[in-house]
Amino acid sequence: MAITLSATKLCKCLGDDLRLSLVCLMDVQREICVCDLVDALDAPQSTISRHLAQLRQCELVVARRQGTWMHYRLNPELPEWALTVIETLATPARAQLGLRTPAPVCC
Amino acid sequence: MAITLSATKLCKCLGDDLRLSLVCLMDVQREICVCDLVDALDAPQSTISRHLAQLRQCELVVARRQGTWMHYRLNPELPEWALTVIETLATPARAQLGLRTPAPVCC
DNA sequence: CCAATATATCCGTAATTCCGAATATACGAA
DNA sequence: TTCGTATATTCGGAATTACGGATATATTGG
Repeated sequence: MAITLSATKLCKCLGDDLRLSLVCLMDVQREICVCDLVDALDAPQSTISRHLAQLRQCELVVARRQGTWMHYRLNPELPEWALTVIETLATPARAQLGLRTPAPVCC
Repeated sequence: MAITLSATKLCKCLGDDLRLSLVCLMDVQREICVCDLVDALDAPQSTISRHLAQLRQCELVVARRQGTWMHYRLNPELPEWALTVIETLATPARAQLGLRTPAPVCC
C-alpha cells in the first residue's frame, strides 16, 4: 500500500488557506487533536472536519482515535519530496496565515 | 516591487495538471516559447494561453516578447522557498504528467 | 440504557474554476 | 495597407469545490 500522491494532488490539498493551516499545525505539533484545530482556526467544526476528511482521503494525514478524541498527524509514509514541500512552505505559510501556535489545551 | 506570492497562491497555481506542466517545462528549459508549450502539451492554444496568463498574474512567470513570439520563464525574482517548492515538485511531477522534454523547434 | 462530548457526514446552495470556440490584438513581411 | 502567423482575451456554459447548519455516529461515564 504505497502512497499514491501526485504532485498535483498535493498542491491542490495545500492550495486552500484552511487546509494549509491544518497541515502547518500538524507540522509544528507532531500530533494534534481536532478540538485544538477548531480552537486554533476560526471556522465551524463541520468545515474543519470536512477538510480533514479530504486530507485523509489524499493520504496526506492519518488519524488516531483516543477515546472520543481524534488525533491527526502528517502521514509518516509521505514521500520525501512531499515532506520537503510541506516543510518549505511551513514558514511563509505561517506568516501568511497568521498562525499562532496553539497551546495543547485538551488531550 | 517585491513579489507578493503567498504559499496558498503558489499551491493553487501548481495544483492543476496543465499549469504544473507549464511550470515544469519552464524549469527545465530556462526559457520556452508558447508554440513549444502548445506543442508539448496536448491542449488547445487558448487554454494554454489562459493558464499562462494566470501564472503571469500570480507573478510566477514572466514573459518576453521577441517579434511575434512570446518567451516565458520562471520569474527570476521568486522567493527562495517558492523556487525550492517548484524544484522539489519537478521530478515527481514530470513522471506523473509524462512530460517529454520538447526539442526547441521554433524560436 | 441514557446523557454528554467529540467528531463525521449529509445535503442544498453559493462560489469558484475550467473549458474552448470565437474573436481580438500584435507584429513582421510584402 | 494587407496578409499571415503567434498569442491573448472574451464569454457563456459546464464542472468542481466550498460552505455550514442539521443530523448522524462513536465513545465514555453514570
